[in-house]
Amino acid sequence: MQANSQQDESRSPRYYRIYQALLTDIQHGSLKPGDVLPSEMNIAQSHGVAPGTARKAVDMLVDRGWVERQHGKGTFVRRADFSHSLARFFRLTDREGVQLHPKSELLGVREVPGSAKICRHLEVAENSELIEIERVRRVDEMPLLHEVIYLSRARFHPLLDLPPEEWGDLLYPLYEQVCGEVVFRATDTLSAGPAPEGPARHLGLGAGELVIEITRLARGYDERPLEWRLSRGRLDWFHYSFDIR
Amino acid sequence: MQANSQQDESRSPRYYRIYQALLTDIQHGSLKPGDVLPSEMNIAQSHGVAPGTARKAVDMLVDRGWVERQHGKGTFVRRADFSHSLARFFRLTDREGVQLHPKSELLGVREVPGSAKICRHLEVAENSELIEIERVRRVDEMPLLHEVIYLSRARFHPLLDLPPEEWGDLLYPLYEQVCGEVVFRATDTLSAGPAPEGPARHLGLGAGELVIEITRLARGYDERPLEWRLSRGRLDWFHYSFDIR
DNA sequence: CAGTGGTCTAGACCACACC
DNA sequence: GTGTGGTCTAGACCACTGA
Repeated sequence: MQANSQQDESRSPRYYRIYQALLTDIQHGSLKPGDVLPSEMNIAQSHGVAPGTARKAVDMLVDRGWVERQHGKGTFVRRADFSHSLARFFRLTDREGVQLHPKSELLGVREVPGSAKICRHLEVAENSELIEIERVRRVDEMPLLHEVIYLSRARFHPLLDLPPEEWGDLLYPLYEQVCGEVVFRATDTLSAGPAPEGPARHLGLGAGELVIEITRLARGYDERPLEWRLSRGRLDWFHYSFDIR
Repeated sequence: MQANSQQDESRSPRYYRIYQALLTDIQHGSLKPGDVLPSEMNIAQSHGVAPGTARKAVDMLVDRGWVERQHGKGTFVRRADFSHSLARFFRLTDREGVQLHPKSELLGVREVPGSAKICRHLEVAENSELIEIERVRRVDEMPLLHEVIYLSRARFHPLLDLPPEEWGDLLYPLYEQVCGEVVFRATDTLSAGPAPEGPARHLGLGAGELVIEITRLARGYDERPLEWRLSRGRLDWFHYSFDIR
């Protein structure tokens, strides 16, 4: 057996091209969250490579968080789970260290013309119709965060017809069930600044008091922006820790 | 050839045991930062496994940031580089987007008895003699951070004899050159709170004004705590962004 | 040139899930 | 049982580094 020329056509390794092909399938939606990938033997045969090469391509997808292996069952496209994302920033455990889950109170759902800044973030035309969602998230009735969320009306208009009592505590499952839009990843940006009057009141603060600001741009599997949000929280609850190097 | 029983003795795979053996060498100092690892063929032979298995062990070290491969030369134990770590938190670029490097002004180096909290973080006996370093870090003369740093006197006493003009802008290279202590990784924790009078003055603020607080616990290759520091910075310079999922 | 890591092959057997 | 992923072998050739 000879390892026949790894560099036929393109300059990249075979496993990398297979990785890209699978990733494209995921990003274009032919492989949806929850779907099973072809088996590694299958991938190897259909690409005409040895099993080890196909495996390495799948390894890359696993390392980068696109798929999950399940021994004996198969490899599946991951569904993102942001339900604990707030715990990154706030002390959300009770005295026994048990994880607490914030409740959401919906303050309003409005159709608004998009500002230049938000439209740019969402990569839609300026003044596009957007949906603005305002809510407060509480733990044990203590207000933790005030959030303003913007979505493209074109993609998310079914939310406008949803009665308030059907909005749960988490938006992303709603996006998926009601609008068929799936959030895969997000970029959070932390900053701090004075709170405008409305948000301050909901947080039990005076206007202009300093709050932590978390802006988030959430994206789908195809990397297109789906949601932009600005969350404001009390500094005295805030806390974030992570490793470097 | 048969794949003869992967599970002789312990239950873990061979590549994992090789990974652990190499990691132990790094953490115990028989492999120091900058040292070259044995070649993959070498590792394979000395552990009596196929090259691919040895390679997988090295892959794990690479993935976890312990070593770096250099094609054609070898695999080397990494030396951590924290010189850009502040850029994670503060806008440290000029108008052209060029990276700026903060200057450090040494305010004081003192021998102090360790408080209970700090001794616990450093994992030394309560009331152990510590070294306290106070400094201000500036960009373009603008004060960015006020820092208080604690080190074990037993390990770092050579710093006490170092004249102020020989302290550069970065402490970690100093630790290595003067004390032989190498920082490999650190945990940063973000919070916010009112600034005491001293730090506030150095930041150009009034006492009690809110500042961002970054506490850091830095560790060596053997995971033992080397340094604990509390940095306070102006909220209006603060900014942090990262991806989730 | 020899030595290193980078890619790849074509198999093997094991452990787990499901029928 | 079959089919999946998990580990492992014993080689091959390629690309890069440095003497």
